[in-house]
Amino acid sequence: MDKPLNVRMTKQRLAILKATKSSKCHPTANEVYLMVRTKMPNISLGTVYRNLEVLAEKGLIRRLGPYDDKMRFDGDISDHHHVKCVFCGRIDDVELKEKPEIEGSVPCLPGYKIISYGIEFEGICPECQKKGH
Amino acid sequence: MDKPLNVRMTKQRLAILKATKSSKCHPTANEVYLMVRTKMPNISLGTVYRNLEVLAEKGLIRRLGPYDDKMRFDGDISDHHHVKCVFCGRIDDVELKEKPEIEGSVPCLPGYKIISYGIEFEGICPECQKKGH
DNA sequence: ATAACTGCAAATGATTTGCGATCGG
DNA sequence: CCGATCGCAAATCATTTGCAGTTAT
Repeated sequence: MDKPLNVRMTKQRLAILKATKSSKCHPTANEVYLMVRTKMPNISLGTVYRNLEVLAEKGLIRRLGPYDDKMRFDGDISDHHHVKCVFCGRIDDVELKEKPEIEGSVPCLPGYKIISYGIEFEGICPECQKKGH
Repeated sequence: MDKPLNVRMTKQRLAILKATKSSKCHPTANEVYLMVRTKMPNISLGTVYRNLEVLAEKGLIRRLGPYDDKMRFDGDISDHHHVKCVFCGRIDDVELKEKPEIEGSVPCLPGYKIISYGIEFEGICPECQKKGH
């Protein structure tokens, strides 16, 4: 009833998708905006927000967080988790050696049907460790 | 330099702590405000925010989320996780039968020193299942 | 042709903050 | 006493939205 029936590939949407896919730092909406703006100076921040929403809805990118009040986006759709550095705030990827046995160890849910779960890590990044943290 | 040296137990702070502890629904700041207001009609929302911050900092309560743009608070400090119903948005507790083997299966961190991790579940609550979801 | 999309600018809404008055230790 | 805290109101800031003009299909 409320989703668009046809999704069009506008040049703005394509640019936003490519910028997000090419970024390795899990950008915020504003960071995507700044990236796209270098090639398309008239694009508006509202358009970036609307397209990131559509692209995430279509499964072409992933929404992360919010971290520190800001939503982030990831062009990498593969199954992986994330760590946030508590000092500098950067987000990095985490590949688990083996999928932890979550399903089997969740019997105490109060009648919920589980759809998904995510593991969020917090830690200190290599750079901040060097700086004495 | 920036944390208060002495923490005073004002009647507002105590009321906020008790309200949060007695609530079983992981209230938002505004919900805590409404609860406390019934006993202390002149309390301000700003005071609630400031005190929830202090109480969480001191480890007397836990900050959750944000879920749907709103931070939530939990008077239960014990080690447990949470499920969010994707339809009605309520948050329930999850007790894992056994602590999943996370530590041993995280070798691929890019040099991070891990401080903590959390598991966030999404699912459909019993009530929403009954309603056909 | 026409519904989806855009840029712009204003609105929203949770949270934060400055300030002068008040209170706890 | 005096610095921590309060109530109030205004400010902040990420995100959303209304609208009139534009574009993809």
